[in-house]
Amino acid sequence: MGKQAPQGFARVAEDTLFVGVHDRQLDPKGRLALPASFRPRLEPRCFLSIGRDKCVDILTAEAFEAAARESMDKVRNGEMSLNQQRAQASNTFEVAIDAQGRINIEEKLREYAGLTLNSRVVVSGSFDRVEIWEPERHERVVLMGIEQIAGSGE
Amino acid sequence: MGKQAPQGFARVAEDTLFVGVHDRQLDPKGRLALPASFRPRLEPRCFLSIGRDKCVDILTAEAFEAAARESMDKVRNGEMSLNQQRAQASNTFEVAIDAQGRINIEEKLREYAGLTLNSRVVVSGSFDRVEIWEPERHERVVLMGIEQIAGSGE
DNA sequence: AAATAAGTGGGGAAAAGTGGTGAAGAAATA
DNA sequence: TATTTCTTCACCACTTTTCCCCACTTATTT
Repeated sequence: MGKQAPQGFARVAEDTLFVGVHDRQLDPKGRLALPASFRPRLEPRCFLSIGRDKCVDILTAEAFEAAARESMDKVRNGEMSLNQQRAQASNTFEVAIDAQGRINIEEKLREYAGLTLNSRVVVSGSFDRVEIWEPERHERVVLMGIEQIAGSGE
Repeated sequence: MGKQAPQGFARVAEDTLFVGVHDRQLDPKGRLALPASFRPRLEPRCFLSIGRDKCVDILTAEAFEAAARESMDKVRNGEMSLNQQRAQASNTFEVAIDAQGRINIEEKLREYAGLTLNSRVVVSGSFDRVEIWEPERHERVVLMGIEQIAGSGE
């Protein structure tokens, strides 16, 4: 197959950073088909976790390990509470990617991000990570971001 | 997946991080089925101990040894009382994992963590160890952590 | 418009979780 | 000391859930 740059985003960045938004259907079993362009960096397994502002983060194995070590260090230094580490660890799930490029999203994570079975979700590149959003919530945060960019210039 | 942790002095095993929450039934005999994904790192035997904030810790043999050495050092440095060491040692139990992947939780530990026979418990990964919780207590602790992580409004 | 790749849904096989039963060992009592 | 009783541990079997594979639909490219 040919390399495909979704929505006309730069091919160069695509190899290292996650960009672009993708609408997807969350099937009745809680499965989500990853955008094909994201798969190579996430296979064969990746980590799902609670993200900021109520979304679900998808992390590469490398990014997860780095984040986990950082958390453990912070707990040791007293910069982070043990409960935060517990919340992070217990809301992180190692998931495999199936032959169709799909992952399973645990009920806990769906609940946290307001994702419902059998409905649309937004899969959004966010440079170093991928985020899964409930569509309306995603639209809201993006709008807020746009307003902040526009407002900062006046 | 789980490679063997290198021998030596790593405070935290690098490739063996426990993540995810799992609901389990504590059967009438005090048996608990470990999450299948945790077993390879805990077999053939592991150590149970009293954990912080009234939970039960499950430690790999390697992690237990490291923790024991750390305690002995702290006692030597005066950072920990001998009575604390005694309490820790006398409340640690080496347990075997049966053919069904289950462990036995001693009455002492159940009492400490508020676990009752024939009821639900939460088995939770916490990166370098596994914790067993009374469900309501766990929910409380994790919610506190999530609020600190999610932070932002809504 | 055809062909190819991506996304979606469902069914079957395998594994995980749970409860129960029986055997073996320890303790207690006569 | 022998017998009984209680406890503990290990094995066995059933139920439920999960995962994997196959097939269909939709979208995109040439």
